[in-house]
This record gives sequence, C-alpha cells and structure tokens, in this order.
Amino acid sequence: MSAQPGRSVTSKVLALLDAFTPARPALTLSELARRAELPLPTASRRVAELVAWGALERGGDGRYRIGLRLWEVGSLAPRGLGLRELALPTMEDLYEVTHENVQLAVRQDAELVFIERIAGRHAVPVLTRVGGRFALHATGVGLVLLAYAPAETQEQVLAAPLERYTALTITDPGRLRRGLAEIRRTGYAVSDRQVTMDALSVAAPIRGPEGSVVAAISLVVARHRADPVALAPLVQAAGRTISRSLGTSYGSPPSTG
Amino acid sequence: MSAQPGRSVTSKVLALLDAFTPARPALTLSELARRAELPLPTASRRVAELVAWGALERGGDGRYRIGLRLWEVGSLAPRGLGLRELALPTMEDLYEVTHENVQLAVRQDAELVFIERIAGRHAVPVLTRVGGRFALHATGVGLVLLAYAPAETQEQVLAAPLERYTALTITDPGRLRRGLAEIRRTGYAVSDRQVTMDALSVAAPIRGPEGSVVAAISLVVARHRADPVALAPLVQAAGRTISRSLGTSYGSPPSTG
DNA sequence: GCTCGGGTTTCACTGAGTGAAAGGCTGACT
DNA sequence: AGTCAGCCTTTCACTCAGTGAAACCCGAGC
Repeated sequence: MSAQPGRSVTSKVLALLDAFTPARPALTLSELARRAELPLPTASRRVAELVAWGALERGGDGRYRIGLRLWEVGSLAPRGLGLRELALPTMEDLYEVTHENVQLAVRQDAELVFIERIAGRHAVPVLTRVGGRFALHATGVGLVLLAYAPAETQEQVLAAPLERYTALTITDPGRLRRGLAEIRRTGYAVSDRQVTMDALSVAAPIRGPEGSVVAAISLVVARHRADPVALAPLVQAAGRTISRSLGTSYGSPPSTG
Repeated sequence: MSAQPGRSVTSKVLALLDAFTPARPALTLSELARRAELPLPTASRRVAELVAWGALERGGDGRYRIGLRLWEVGSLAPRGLGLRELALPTMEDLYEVTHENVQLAVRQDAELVFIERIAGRHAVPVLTRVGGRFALHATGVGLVLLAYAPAETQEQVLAAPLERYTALTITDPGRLRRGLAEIRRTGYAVSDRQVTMDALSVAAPIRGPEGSVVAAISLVVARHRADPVALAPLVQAAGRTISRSLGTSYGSPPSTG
C-alpha cells in the first residue's frame, strides 16, 4: 500500500503542516508534497481534508497557507495564549514603566518559543517573531530557561555547537555553564550583545504552581542606555507577579524535553 | 475495519483536536474518545501520535491539552498572527490616543474570530477571548464584517435566529438588515449595548490588497463616556492605515464562507 | 508545436488501521 | 477486605482505507 512502509496517515498529515515556515508561508500542492515527501496524489487527498476542516486555506493564487482554524485551536494551548493572557497585564505594566521591549517565552525541548512581545515604539529593534523559535543560549529569556532546565536538557544544549550571533556571543560550553550557575545564584540573566550588537536584555524566571520555572520574561533595551543591575529588580518583580497568577489557572504542565 | 465506514483517519485526528474548547481545555483520554466518538484504543493510538508531534501535551495530572506546537504552526496563519503583526502598531497608536479597548477580528463563515485585543486597564470590561469566536450580528467588528460579507453569508446570518445578549440586542432581521445598509453607507458600525449593557463599540473595516473587507477594528468604551460620532474618524483612520500595510504582505486571501 | 510545472483521477493491491475482548491499575465507597 | 467505576493498554483476526504508478488535463513560456 505505502511506498514508505510504517509511515502512518497521521504522520503524513502532520508532515504537511510541518512544511510551512516563516520563510515559506504559502506553498503550492507540489511544493507541499515535495517538502512532506509524499507522492502528489497522496498529498492532494490529505490536503483536501485539511482544507475542508480549516487547518489549511487555499488562496486565489492557488497556494495553500496555514488556516485560521489551526490558530484558533492552537490558542487553547495553556503554554501559548493561555500563558499570554495571564502575563499580559504585568507585561504591559513593565512596558508602561520602561517603554522598552518586553518579551515572554517558554522552553520547548532545547529551544525557546516566543509567546508575546510588546515592542517599544522607540526601543531597539528586536528579531522576535511571536510563535517563532530561537536558541536558548543567547537571549535573556533563553538563558533563564536554560539555567533552570532539567540537567539533561542543559547537557544537550552544551554538547551541541553553540551558534554565534555576534562577535561576543558565548559559544564556549565552559563559559556558558558558569554563566548558567550565576543566573541561578542571582535569579536573573543578562544577555549583553549576545544576539545583536546594539541590544542588551535582562530576564527573570516565571514559576508555575509547583515552583518549577515554566517561562521567562525580559526587557530588551539598547545597550547604551542600559543598566542591568537597575533593571533586574523590575524584571524579577514582574516574573514573580506573573508566577502568582499562574496559581490555579495554568493547569499541570507537561514534561517537556 | 472501521465501525464507522468511510470515516477517514485524518477526520478522526481532527475530531480529537476539535474536542477541546475554552470550557474544556484539559481532557482525559476517555473524555477525548467520547467527544470525538472514537473507541478508546483508536483514540489512544492517534493521541499518542499527536503527543509525539507536539499537537497535544499530557500533563502530570494525566490530562491532555492542546500543545504548543499547534499554536506555533497556527501562528503562521496569515489571517491570524500575520494580520496581528501588521495591525499591532496601529492598534497601539489607537490605544495610546484613547486608552480604551482596541479589538481586531476577522470573519470565518458566519462568525467572527478575535485576533487581538488591547485591553484598557481602566476601560470597560469586554468578553473577548483572543482566538475565540463570536456572533457577527452584535459586536461592532462583527457588524462591519457582516455588512461587507458576501450576500449569501448575510442571508445565512439573517435567516438564523439572532441571539439576544441584552434587552437591546437587535434580533429582528429587518432591523438588522437596515443597520447593515447604514454601515455600508457611513463606513463604520456602532454597537450600542448590543452585547453588554455598559459597553458601546465603534468599528471600521480593514481592506485587503484587492479592496475587499478582510478584517475589522474597533474601540470598545463604557457607554457613559462615549460619543460614537467623535470616535468614528479615529477608528476609520486606523482601519485605513492597517489596510495600507496589507498591500503586499498579506497574500491572497482564501474564499471564506 | 513542445516542454515544464501545476494538478486530478483511476484502480489493482495491500498493509495500516480497526475495535471487541481481555487485562491491569487506582481511588472511592461500603 | 471486597466491590465498583473510571482510567487506560494490549492483543489479534479481519478488512477496507489508503496507496502511488500511470494516464490524463491545463496553462504558461519559448
């Protein structure tokens, strides 16, 4: 029946959804089939079902895009918009006080996912895409998430090559390891020119009902007007405030990683 | 093979995703199976695959929730976060000027889906859930979307019973039809105590690259401090600004409805 | 006209998927 | 302790949902 024995229908459907990226948000059926490694007829049929349900939408140009229904269902994810709803008032407070970028992220395996970003209109530009992923070892939120991640996740990240974003990005595992220990000691992370040469971020943990770190919040500011030591208490207070609001609404977190 | 001949694997998988609602964000496997009308073993296997991919997450309490991966993929939907990204600066401007609630919504079939809401801290409480659906005939954004919807959608909505949210909600199809015509004439909608007795909203259309109305933006204010005629130009200007930014980034919209 | 890339449909074949049945575990209640 | 209900996982004989090579169509570009 299948040219790829053992490959389930479900996995084929999910492979079609996985074909879309920020760089390729619109795909023809043939592109979808190629990216999902499916013969055209198979892709055509599965795509037709996804379209009927709303997970994919086909535009006037014949290209398929992720459909609104998928985002609607996805918005029920406690770690996505659920967390965002709870964190947003505090994030807005932090923004009103500083008028700098405020970011919220969670850890998924060995990467972070940005959940929300309040962009300061006159603040330093940041590369964040809500719903997008980024490495753990460079950004403020990533460093916090990594510092409090299970040991096996930390080892996994430290064992892999660490990508360099600027000349100052820490890519030596030993140095990074010491930095993570410092974060755990002080309770906040500073990312200084680790991602772009003009930005510095200060991040603090957000804890779930059982006390474990489930997310991180940060301020991202232009380096020339930053004093991390002065910003840290603000960010940490925001992290604590959000932590308190995760008391009972957040539900039981999954074992990630 | 199947006790329900003709029911495809894909539709079963999608039925599992459809089992979650804002009222029931966390479900046991048995509940999932019941809601998706699947025997337990079938549900168990499909759920396991969804968990492996990240579409569902299982918490320490044994319950399943929508997983972050689904929201990540969903964030690529042009009509979801894609639209939000483009609209957000203008929404924030409108918020800074008014400090009232700002809402963004799109039409999906005969309902609206809220894409974003900037909540005024001292503004009237609104019932909006980002990612959630609502009827078209009562809210400001819903009225705009309905006024410019294809005729068949308008007829569909007008032919069905119109839900009453307050004593003042317009539920007479004839009255509503005349209201829609007025919206098209003036270019904005006013929803006065149609949803809650203390709120009034003013909404305007957002147009896509081909000139058709693809979304709506609104201010929601406490009624006792509202002058819709004064607010309308602000909201309309915001709608036009967002429309301009949809020029080439938005892609070709699907045929909805 | 020819080529290429975008697709849809057909149909003989098969293995992925099925669900009743059996079994296990836990917690609540008597 | 025993019983019951609810939560699940696993087994296995059976079958039909799914398959993809092949054939076909369309439109654009040369």
